[in-house]
Amino acid sequence: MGVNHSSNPALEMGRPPCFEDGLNKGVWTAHEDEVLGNYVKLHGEGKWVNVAKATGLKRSAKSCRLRWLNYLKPDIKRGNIALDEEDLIIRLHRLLGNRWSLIAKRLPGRTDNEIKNYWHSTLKKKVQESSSNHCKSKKKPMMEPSAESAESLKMDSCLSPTKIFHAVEPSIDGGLGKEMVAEQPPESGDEIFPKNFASFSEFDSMTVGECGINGCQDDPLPSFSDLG
DNA sequence: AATCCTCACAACCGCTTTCAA
DNA sequence: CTTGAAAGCGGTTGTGAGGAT
Repeated sequence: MGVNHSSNPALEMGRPPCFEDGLNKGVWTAHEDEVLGNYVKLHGEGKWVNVAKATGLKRSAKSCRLRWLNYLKPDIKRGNIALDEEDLIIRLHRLLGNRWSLIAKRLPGRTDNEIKNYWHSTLKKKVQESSSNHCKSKKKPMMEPSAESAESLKMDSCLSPTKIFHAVEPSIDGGLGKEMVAEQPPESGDEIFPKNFASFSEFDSMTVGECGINGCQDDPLPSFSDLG
């Protein structure tokens, strides 16, 4: 399904431009992109309300932020998700569920929106197919990866997304992860596992081992300690 | 050739979290 | 400590492209 991103994808896909409540909605034009890009390069990210006002763009702050983060930012790479990236997304999704922003942080140049779209359009089916083939003989029915993760990670008040991120941080490499581990080491003293667990390894075995995070015990994810 | 269906993707919406006053 | 604004996040929608019938 090739979408030509080299011309102006905004004009070829997405919602039609419309003007409502004094604000433009829908696809961004090349001119709007240019104005926004120039402003952010000059003044930096953040203060999106100011961006919208100062540039004269009839766009909401949210819309400006989204456009910059997902498309205009210089280090964004679009399309052609490699196999190793795909594999990493699948593994991270098993661990984290639908926490796209956390997953995206492990894939340099990829945005949460892109990963989310890719998951829903492509990977979800792949994972479902492979897991149904793989687990046909298992007694335990497969769950949706996100539901499974939430279930096995005991997503309650004691385990915030941030904490999960820190727990995963040192262990995922998958080829891409090694450089990222060095890039953002967990802060010392930061709480990296829930208080209920006495140690990192206990949390590790609880989430990855005993609970069977991926539902297929014969195809387990590597544990934190294995990957470390 | 026309119509329908599915896919891929951009962007919006609403909720939650963070942070400054 | 409270509150309101801004930022961040995930879910969902709407659209065009292309394949199938």
